[in-house]
Amino acid sequence: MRIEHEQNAKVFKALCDPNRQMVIEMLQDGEKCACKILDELNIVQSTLSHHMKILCDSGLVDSIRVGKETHYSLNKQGFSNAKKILDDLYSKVK
Amino acid sequence: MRIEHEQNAKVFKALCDPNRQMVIEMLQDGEKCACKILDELNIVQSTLSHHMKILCDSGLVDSIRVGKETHYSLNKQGFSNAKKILDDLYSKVK
DNA sequence: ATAACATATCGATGAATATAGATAAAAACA
DNA sequence: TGTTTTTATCTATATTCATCGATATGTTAT
Repeated sequence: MRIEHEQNAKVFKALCDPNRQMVIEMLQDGEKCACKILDELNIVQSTLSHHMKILCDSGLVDSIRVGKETHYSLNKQGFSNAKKILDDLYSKVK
Repeated sequence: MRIEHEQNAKVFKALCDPNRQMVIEMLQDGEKCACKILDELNIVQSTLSHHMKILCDSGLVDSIRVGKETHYSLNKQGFSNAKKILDDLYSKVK
């Protein structure tokens, strides 16, 4: 797998799980801690942690430690990057 | 899984396989038949057929029968739709 | 120090997916 | 009609991924 394909895949894989899509929607309201997100999903804490790692690794989500909590927020550049990937995939079409 | 999540997932799942990414890149040059695409990938014919089905179901790719060949091409609206999904996921951010 | 709370990591398991081989179906042609 | 070519479908299998329970790590408060 070419490196760019691997990178692109990271972003799109992050986007294709329904729980992760819901997390992104929740974060539209602004920064949220894991426990708040967990409240609204039917998954256990370790599963959420797994999903948040995938979202952060994709560049779509940022995390910061605030005391004993981890706060998550959407990363604007991550989404711009995702759109750029899509543009690049289509733009050259003849 | 909400219906829109399922639909979004279809598009993103289509995009996160390296072979499918390569197919999309090949189709930037214009319509191609399956056998031409197959030439450039290290997979067997049945596997390609599987991938092409996923790409068509996602709306990103169109297919038409031309004699005994199936010709594939990128669908502009499919890509616009994908970008719209990304926009909607980010646009409401405060 | 230790207890309580929040999150991350680890190991196991079931479900989804990519892959291949075999076969079927559809079209062109001898 | 039968043969060849191209693509799709079917079945089986190996890998990837989501999920959970258990445990570890890190932070705050007592």
